[in-house]
Amino acid sequence: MHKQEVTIYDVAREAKVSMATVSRVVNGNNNVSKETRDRVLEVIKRLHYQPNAVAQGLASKRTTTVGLIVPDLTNLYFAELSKGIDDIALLYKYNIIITSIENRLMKEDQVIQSLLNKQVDGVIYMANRLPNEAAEAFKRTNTPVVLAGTRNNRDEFASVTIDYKKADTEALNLLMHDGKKNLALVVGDEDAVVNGENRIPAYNEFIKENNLGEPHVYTGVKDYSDGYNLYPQLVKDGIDGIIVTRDISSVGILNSAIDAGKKIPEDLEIITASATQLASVVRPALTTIKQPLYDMGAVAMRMLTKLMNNEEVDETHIELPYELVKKQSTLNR
Amino acid sequence: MHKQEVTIYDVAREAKVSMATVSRVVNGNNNVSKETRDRVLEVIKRLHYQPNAVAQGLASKRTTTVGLIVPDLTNLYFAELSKGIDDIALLYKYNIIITSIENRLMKEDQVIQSLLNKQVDGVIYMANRLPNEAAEAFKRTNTPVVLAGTRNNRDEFASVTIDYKKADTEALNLLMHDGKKNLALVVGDEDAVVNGENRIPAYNEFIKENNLGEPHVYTGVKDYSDGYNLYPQLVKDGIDGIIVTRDISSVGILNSAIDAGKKIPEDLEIITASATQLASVVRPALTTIKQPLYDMGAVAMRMLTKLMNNEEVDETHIELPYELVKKQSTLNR
DNA sequence: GCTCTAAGTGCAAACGTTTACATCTTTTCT
DNA sequence: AGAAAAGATGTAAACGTTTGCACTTAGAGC
Repeated sequence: MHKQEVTIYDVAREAKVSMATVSRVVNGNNNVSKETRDRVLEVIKRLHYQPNAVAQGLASKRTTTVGLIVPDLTNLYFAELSKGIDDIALLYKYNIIITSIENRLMKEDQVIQSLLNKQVDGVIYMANRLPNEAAEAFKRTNTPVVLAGTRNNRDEFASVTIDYKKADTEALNLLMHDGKKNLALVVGDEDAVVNGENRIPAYNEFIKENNLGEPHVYTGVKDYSDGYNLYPQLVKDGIDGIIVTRDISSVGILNSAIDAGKKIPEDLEIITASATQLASVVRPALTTIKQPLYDMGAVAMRMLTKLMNNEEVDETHIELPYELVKKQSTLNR
Repeated sequence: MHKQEVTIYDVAREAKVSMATVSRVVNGNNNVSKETRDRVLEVIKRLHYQPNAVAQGLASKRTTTVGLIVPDLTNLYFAELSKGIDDIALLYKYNIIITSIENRLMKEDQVIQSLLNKQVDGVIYMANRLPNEAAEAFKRTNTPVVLAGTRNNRDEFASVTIDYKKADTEALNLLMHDGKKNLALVVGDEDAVVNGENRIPAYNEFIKENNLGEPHVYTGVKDYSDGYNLYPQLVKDGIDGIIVTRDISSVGILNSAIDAGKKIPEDLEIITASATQLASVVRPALTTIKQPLYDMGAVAMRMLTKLMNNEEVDETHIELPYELVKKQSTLNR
């Protein structure tokens, strides 16, 4: 990068005002007379002046940039959340620095630290767990954080989610009322807070309360082939109804069953807990717990803008409504 | 944001050296004695000092940040490209500012300008067209640009692609040799350079050279429902083999055909030109022109790092190998 | 006509780094 | 032993803004 070609100084000189006045014009401060403003604007246009956001950031201590921490860019669940975030960010003129943390070249807290060093004004966090070092770094720099589609162990940070327990219970009820006796839960990360503190407990309670025998929780089922390969085990365990947290895994299970000549939903009912494009595009289409992903992202970002402006936020743990959408992977009745 | 709690000054004072020395330690400059270095490092650790990247950016004129311009975050094609970019960016310690431009709140060149104002060291551009104002802004600020998975009308900018013409011709050949007589091309954006200058001409030439009658190019087929709704028209036009640029549209067509009781590939052969997860997950799985999306992203980012360092770049228009992967949506022979 | 207020503007000090240059030591070479 | 080279450190000027404060001017109120 070279030295900047045209700076606020050049504009000031050309418009015969001080740089302070140019700055005021640029920032829409109204303590500038109409004539001066017009003259400055004309010069800005003529010289193609564009303010240097880095210098602005240093001087004003606001970068109008937010950090986005996401496990995996190619996971549609996060992509749809991100889209909601992105739209609201654009509306409020924030830029987004995105970092995915599934890549293990760097540890989570290093990634976060590098984001904080960039002086982001706030962070939206979508990963499963928030390491302690990271939480401390956030507090130390006083950077607001909102968790989107995930939750912190001790609810220390603002969050936007759905009511996972209620959703899962409702889904399990659906399976039970369809006459299924052997219900299982298939999750990706066992140590994800949402799973560990919401989904798995909700499942266990449900099984116990309804005397459905031994609980079956399958963990570490993260992608298509994990799901595909899990299916034989499900058969062996006599499972006839499942809730799967990741829809790519659901599809793996679905295809595995079909390839084995089984009937969905007759032999196995499947409900997927994250309804992306994928779930509605496969055949049979998957019955889903439909999370309002776009809205969750949008609400999270909107909340973050408030936190960044030190505005009052009435509720920092927002639960958005979900919907249980029946498609073809459960019996239609 | 508050004033930074601990700065390079504090470290300097505490370690009894000048800030220049601290800076040298931080930046790994080796003109520092072992003892001094250790002392400084100890203080850095003790005070939790973290360099302010904004100040670094202003002083050094390098932000170690690159801009990523993408039409739509939830399109797996771009997500997979982005993943390749992201991994290499991490490797070279660049952060990524991502901006999607499908949202029409802001015009393309405004988005780009806002990125340039942030003083990104380089840009990877994945959108279909590069407006002139944007091209000029890039040149004015001397910011290197690499196009990934797309191309500029006049090849003014570095790019990483596959050989679209060759790939499409090969795919059309496959359809023709399967005995299909009425081949069509289904594209999203007609004015995308890749379509306008590569795919459509390749298709038209092929039809002409092989005396396959009237060409059928369907444009503006961008999403699932566009594809779904297009199918009846294909039937009406007697189409029996298609190449579809977007795989989400392919899936729409596929499902529409199946819902209409047709057989794929017997009644209609489908080849999709962007092989994401989606194409392999539906049944029948789609035959694809498999672009090495991850690698394309990675190569683009690697090239950008060279351009940003003013290193020699031997070839600025890289074509990576593709693969025609036969699955179930074409006849198996 | 005089004081007071407000609007419009400029001055200059921040913001937290990097880096060219200068200075002082120490080592190496003859 | 003396000169030259190399190594270690410090000084201070950038980088391009924002912003608190001070100043000027002009109109309002009396």
